[in-house]
Amino acid sequence: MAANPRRQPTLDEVAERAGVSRSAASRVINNAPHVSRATRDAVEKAIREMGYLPNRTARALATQQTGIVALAIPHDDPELFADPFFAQVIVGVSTALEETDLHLLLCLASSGRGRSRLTNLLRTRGVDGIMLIALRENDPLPDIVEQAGLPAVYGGRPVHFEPRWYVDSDNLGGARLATDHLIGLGRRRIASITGQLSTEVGRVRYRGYQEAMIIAGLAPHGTAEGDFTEAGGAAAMRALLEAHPDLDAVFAASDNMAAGAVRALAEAGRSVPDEVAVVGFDDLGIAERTDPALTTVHQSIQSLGQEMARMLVAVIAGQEPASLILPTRLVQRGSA
Amino acid sequence: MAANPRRQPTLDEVAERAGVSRSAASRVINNAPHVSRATRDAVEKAIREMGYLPNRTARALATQQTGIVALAIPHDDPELFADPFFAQVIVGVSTALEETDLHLLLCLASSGRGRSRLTNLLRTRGVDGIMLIALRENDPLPDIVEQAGLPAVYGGRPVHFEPRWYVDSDNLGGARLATDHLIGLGRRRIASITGQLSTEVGRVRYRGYQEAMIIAGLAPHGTAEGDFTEAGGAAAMRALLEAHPDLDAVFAASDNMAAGAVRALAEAGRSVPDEVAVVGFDDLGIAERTDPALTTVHQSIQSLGQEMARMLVAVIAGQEPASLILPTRLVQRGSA
DNA sequence: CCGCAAACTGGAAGCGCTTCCAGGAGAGGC
DNA sequence: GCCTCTCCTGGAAGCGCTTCCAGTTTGCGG
Repeated sequence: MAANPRRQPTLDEVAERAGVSRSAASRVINNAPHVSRATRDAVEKAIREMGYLPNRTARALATQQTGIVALAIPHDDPELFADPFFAQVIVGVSTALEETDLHLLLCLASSGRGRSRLTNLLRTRGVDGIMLIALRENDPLPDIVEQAGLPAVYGGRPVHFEPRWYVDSDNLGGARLATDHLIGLGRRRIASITGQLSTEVGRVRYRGYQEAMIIAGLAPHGTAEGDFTEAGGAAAMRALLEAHPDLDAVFAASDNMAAGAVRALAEAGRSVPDEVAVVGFDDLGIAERTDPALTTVHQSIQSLGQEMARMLVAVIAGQEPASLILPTRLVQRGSA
Repeated sequence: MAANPRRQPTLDEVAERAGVSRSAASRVINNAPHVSRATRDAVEKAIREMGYLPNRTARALATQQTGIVALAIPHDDPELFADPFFAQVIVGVSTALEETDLHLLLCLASSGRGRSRLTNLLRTRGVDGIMLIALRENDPLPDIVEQAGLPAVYGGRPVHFEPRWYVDSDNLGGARLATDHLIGLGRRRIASITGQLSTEVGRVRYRGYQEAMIIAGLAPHGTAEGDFTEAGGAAAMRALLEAHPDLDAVFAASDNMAAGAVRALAEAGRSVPDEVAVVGFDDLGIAERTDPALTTVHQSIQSLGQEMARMLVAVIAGQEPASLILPTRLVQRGSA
């Protein structure tokens, strides 16, 4: 290991050098009131000369604030994290935190061990707050967070309760937008490929589709449950073609599934968009790489991350920010 | 905010309840020697009854260990982080750390502010160690890390120095593998699309190509510098076709660039692999989504992350692990 | 039954910082 | 010139844990 790099000076040493008490020095560092000009100058000079930096841990112990917030992404399958969705969230959170003094602790709790580590982290007040995302139904995390009395912001709404603070995309509006677009194109036999209906987002996007259909006086023309993956979308599409060979449009609740649907349609010899129009949801890159490129509902995951972080910062600061629902918009490409 | 969730009990309270001194209780918690059976039992009982959990921060202050390690990903462009490469690293690191008591702090230092926050974090000993990845030439980070005397493990080797501890993929061997494969296919006019030659990986993969060509007694048949992106690969391919219309194979130093090359070849009316064979490098998903799917050199980025984390843990524990170069292997698909 | 080593115990001193509080100094008003 | 009010200041008490050390107890051989 490298030679001990000359131990960092402590506040005591700074105070001594500046010829003031430790408390005075502390006040200078924290920009607290009741510091005379002379004291401030002396301390600042000493700090500069000694290259002093306050010790994080000591400060954390005294203030009961760690300066760290967690982003928890529970998942059973490490592969799932490869979804660009999470990268976007992280980028958003990270850029927002860069404006603050908070650092980001990333918790990919997969195994039981990972989850208990997370639980422990929260209970031992290892972080000042937490952002939770992609929670599955019946996840015990919210309870633990609640019990620890930790500021928490949710990304998307969990299934069985509405958190005090959350940021969500307008999934309902987006799904309606998508369906309306298909209707506006003159399509009438519109099917839907849903995500897992055990997830809130799966349900809500499906509901948006239903509502749009009902408002237009149309009956849903086939529904198949996928799992947000491409393979699942392809399978769902095949099932739909089987049951409703005459469908002329499909709303898929994610681009991955839409991509699978497009592939399945091609394999079945149906042309997209002429015979069957397809609209997806997410617009996270893959939508541009299918052939034809996907018409889809755009949501800004980066903004979602950013807003989550900002909201958490506000909550930690004792404010009471309002939860947020971020707009979605239709992006027209080739598939519809 | 939720009602104060009954302040966590402290070690003093546990000790009092167990009828022993605080030091005895501490010894029990840390499995230190010199604890009688009776004492241990009493303390453990008290801990159980009171739901005691040691306070992280206090322990950190006393032991001078935070229980947190950082993963630093300096980058100028937030979009760059969307590369699945990083997700893989994170998954690897994260799964390895799950076996330990360490948590992961993610630093996406982009702006100047982000970098100075990171510097500050290191200097104030906010973490026990750091993993650095995707460093650009002349990045000041290594110096800062060195100066802070912090255990550090590098992912890939930076350009101008060989770190004490690193994990790298066998880029040289992989590039040779790829080129040899093209040669084995009977191709003789083999061009190369390189990454930025200002990066170590860009250089090394190019060197591998050169070495393989030289060993086979062939002359490089055109070289164009790309930037590891699809657009860059396409542009490079166009330049190569212009300069060497008779080329019959291309080794691209990344799948992104290979995908761009395949696209450019298609646009130029050349068939892949019949007229021009293409081999990429990375095998991070995109390789399977091109048409034809890419023959490429597989490297396990997840393993890279895992090994980095393990190595860092060892270094922190005072061991002297050996640096690691992880094997690569050729994956045959349709493009060569 | 004694003496000594080994095993255990609790007191106390940290780790480095924040913050409360009582007291001191300076300024301003009469 | 004295008194009060305001602004500063440093001492001291934490924050919750680890760890050194000196003292006490226990156990065992002689």
